[in-house]
Amino acid sequence: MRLSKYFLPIIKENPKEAEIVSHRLMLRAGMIKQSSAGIYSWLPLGFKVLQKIENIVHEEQQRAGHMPMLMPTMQSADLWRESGRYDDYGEEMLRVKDRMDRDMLYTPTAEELMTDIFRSHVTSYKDLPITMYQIQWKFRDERRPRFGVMRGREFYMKDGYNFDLTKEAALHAYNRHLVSYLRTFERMGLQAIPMRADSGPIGGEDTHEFLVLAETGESEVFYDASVTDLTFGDRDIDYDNVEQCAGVLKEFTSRYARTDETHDEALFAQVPIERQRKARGIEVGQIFYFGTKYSDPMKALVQGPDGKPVPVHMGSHGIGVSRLLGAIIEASHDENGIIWPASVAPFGAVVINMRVGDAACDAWSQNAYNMLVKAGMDPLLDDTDKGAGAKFATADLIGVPWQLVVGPRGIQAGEVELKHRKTGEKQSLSLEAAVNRIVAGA
RNA sequence: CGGAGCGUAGCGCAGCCCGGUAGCGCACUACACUGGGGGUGUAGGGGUCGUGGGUUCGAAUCCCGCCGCUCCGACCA
Repeated sequence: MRLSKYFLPIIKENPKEAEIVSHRLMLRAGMIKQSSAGIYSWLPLGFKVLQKIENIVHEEQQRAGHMPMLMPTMQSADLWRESGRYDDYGEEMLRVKDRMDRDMLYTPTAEELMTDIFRSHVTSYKDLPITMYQIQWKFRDERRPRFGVMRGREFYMKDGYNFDLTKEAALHAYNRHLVSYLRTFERMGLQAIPMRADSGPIGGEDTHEFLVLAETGESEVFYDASVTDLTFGDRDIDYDNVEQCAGVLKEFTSRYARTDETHDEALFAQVPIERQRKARGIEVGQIFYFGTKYSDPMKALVQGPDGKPVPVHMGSHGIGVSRLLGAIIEASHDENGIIWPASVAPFGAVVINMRVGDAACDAWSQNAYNMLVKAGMDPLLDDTDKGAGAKFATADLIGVPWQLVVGPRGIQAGEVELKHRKTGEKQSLSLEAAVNRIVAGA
């Protein structure tokens, strides 16, 4: 992509409404534009990152054996009356009437609809287990939306639902989700710590939230500092292996880590004092086991081996896909702008042509760009007629991992300058060596 | 939902107290010079002053209503 043809409305001054760094940087980098309170348009750069994050979530869900699907944003109130949540959910649910005066709502979550799909087609225990998920826009009419995409009213969420015959089987699904979430967040360069949490209106017995530590987080958290030493890494996991998944859950949840909702001072006091930490966190995911809370009232039954109908055991699991952009930026930025982890960076590298119109610079830049395209790096070519300072500032702000600088000085020496956004490491290399370095670092 | 505040050019703001028909910086357009960290000069374009009403000879400015947005709190998969 050529920057001169891209829609990238950079803002130089800080927007006054943006209090936290991720919101400020997303606005300044031209990623989002607010449309009304808590509702945003995703401009090309923001949309590109959103899609990269979404793709990682899809890949990891399918790796764990979960099936993607898509349900509507507008739902009839009838199903929600069946579960009892039409009245329970309160003002946060956006309710509308259609032209026939029927009660409709914009989905804040989809337990009811998914349960209805399940019960319409599944009648035998032999068809279990089933886990399906979607990545779809949700709406929750927050009293006070804030912090940009971190607490929007409209937001993009992965929500998954498992259906199992027994509690044990459903708990395996729970553990499997925990494992896949650990891998998902790590792939985005985030450390998300599973913490025992409160179930809220979803209801249920077991639930963990995944928290990314950040000063601007909305949740207060208490944990044993040793949990931050745990990394999932590149483990080979068999997601059908009950013991293996349970082992990971035990490894990652046996130390003290709780949100303020479930914090227990007495238990916390047992953590060695030098490892007691009180901090703030951003919730990027949550997993629930809630048994038959929905299958009972909605009659989602299957026939067991003995021929008798039993309600299925269920859980649901969410990842705040749009919120993740904010969380990643909170975790990875500096005073000049965003520093994207390579896995979610909107472009793999930016080629900066220092002197547009100069024949040699233009030719070298185009050549560098072509080589990066051929290497699959999805580069951005800054071929704008701005001053050098503005070009560097833009490159820093949008935060792509590599800056490849083409200018007359370097060309005289037969070299380009390669700069790494995160480390600041600069080196002069031949064009081929620079491209190889970028490919190797990706 | 309680409390506080803001709405004037794309963005950030001044002007309002004390009424006389709108200004600054950035951005933008043209040209020239430039170019290794938001460069310089010259010349330009762009505003129903959120909205409706009231007071007044006259309202961005004073009064009332409404709408929108932000912040603090409470609330929140």
